[in-house]
Amino acid sequence: MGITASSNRLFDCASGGGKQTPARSTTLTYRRGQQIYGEIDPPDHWYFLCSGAARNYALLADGRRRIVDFLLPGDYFGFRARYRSFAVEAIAQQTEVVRYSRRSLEAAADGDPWVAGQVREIAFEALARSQARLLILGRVTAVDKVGAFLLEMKARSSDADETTLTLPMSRYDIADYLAISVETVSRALSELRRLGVIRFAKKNRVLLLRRRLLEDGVDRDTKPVSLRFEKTCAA
Amino acid sequence: MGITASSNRLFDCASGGGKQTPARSTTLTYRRGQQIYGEIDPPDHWYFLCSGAARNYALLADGRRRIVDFLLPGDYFGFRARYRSFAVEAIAQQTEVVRYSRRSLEAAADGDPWVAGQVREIAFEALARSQARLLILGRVTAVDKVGAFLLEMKARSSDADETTLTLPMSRYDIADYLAISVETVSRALSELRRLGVIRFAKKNRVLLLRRRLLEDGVDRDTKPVSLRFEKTCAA
DNA sequence: CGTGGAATTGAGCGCGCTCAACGAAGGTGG
DNA sequence: CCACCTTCGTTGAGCGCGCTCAATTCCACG
Repeated sequence: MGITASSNRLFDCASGGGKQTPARSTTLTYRRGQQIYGEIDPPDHWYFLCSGAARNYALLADGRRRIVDFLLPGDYFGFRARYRSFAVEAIAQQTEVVRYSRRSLEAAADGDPWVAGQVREIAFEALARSQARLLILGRVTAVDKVGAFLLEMKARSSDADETTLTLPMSRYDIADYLAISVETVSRALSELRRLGVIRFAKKNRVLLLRRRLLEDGVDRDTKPVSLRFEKTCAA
Repeated sequence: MGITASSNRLFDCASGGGKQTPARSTTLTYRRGQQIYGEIDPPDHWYFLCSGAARNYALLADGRRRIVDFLLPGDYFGFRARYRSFAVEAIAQQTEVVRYSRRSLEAAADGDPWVAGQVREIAFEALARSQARLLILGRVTAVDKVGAFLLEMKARSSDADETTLTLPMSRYDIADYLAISVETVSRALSELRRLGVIRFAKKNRVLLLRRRLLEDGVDRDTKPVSLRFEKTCAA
């Protein structure tokens, strides 16, 4: 919960030149469910998430919600093209973000090529994340999708422990992220637990026991460790 | 076929400053199926597609292919983060791309803030495209996915006509793009034709007859115009 | 301790995948 | 020019996975 990312803040203290004006920034704190910006808000701010978590989502015509990105400590967000925009809401009870005026940040980038290069890297990183997610969504079965999701979250999480993974989002959020139903998410997690791939410490703390299986694609030919054994074990 | 985009080439002739070195560029022509760059190639070039079309894809562990982006005239591609990379192949018989050395292009961006800003815009544009595609993949039914795909292609196509859409890619490419099977793509297109939403001029030329239906989501409550009538009409 | 949302599990059904066959289109070599 | 072949595109039959509806349990609130 208390994971923060006060490092990595590129824009306040830019590099060598010294001629640039540091971008003006404001630190804001949101509670669970609060909106950081809306779909129709003009894209005149960029954001950096320090602690907590947030969801980047869109509401579809049929009322469904589609989450296109989870924002975790260390992530930048808010840079949007004009024609398509999303909204961002805090997930964690205590979500801290640094807000930059887009104008002043672009001025900083114009004044310092190093800052501009960092912005490029951030954008390319976000693009790579988005395209990697396309691969996850393209997985065939729900177990594969959820497994790949756990790996992605583990790769992005700040948990030091090799096997521990803390999920800041609800099952509903996971469902809207993977474009499957809540029930299927729950069933897939139970299936992974039954297969001995994961174990739950708490509701939202997962232990990755057999990571290799997740990476290779669980569905391929994974058999439960022992059907009789796991039943006695689960009790 | 002969659609080109020789405009919009930002990097050869940069703006006001004059101090920047124009990026070195090479124009290359590829035939259908030829690889422009591979998954393991170092990301030391950026590209601009002038004419034709290309697919940006990854091969999954199970042998499936996942297309994460179609490149059309006017699109830039090749900027990749390190940890995840894809390959790009030409689709059209005659695909022309301009290749820039990454080093010289970044030098040009460092020397000219306007160029750097354009690169930012291009990256944000690509990100928005990718996230919009996540929404398409999140659609429920195959008809909805294919319908949304047609709209996306129409929005990006160079066809001047309001209703005409030329698809440069095969059904297999569409299937790998939407993460559904070829047969389902074919069935969905036939269904849309049956509903009177589209019509085929040739195999790859589509007329969007009732665009509103596509935008609202075809599945909602669309009935065929007339079941008896369409059967006689199809003949 | 009571309450309401979150999470899990079950039953039944429909959509999309798989396997299969066939037709159409384009390319090659004789 | 035609015969041949490969690849692409379409359509059908059957089945399995995930969605929907529903009930129950779990947990975090006040």
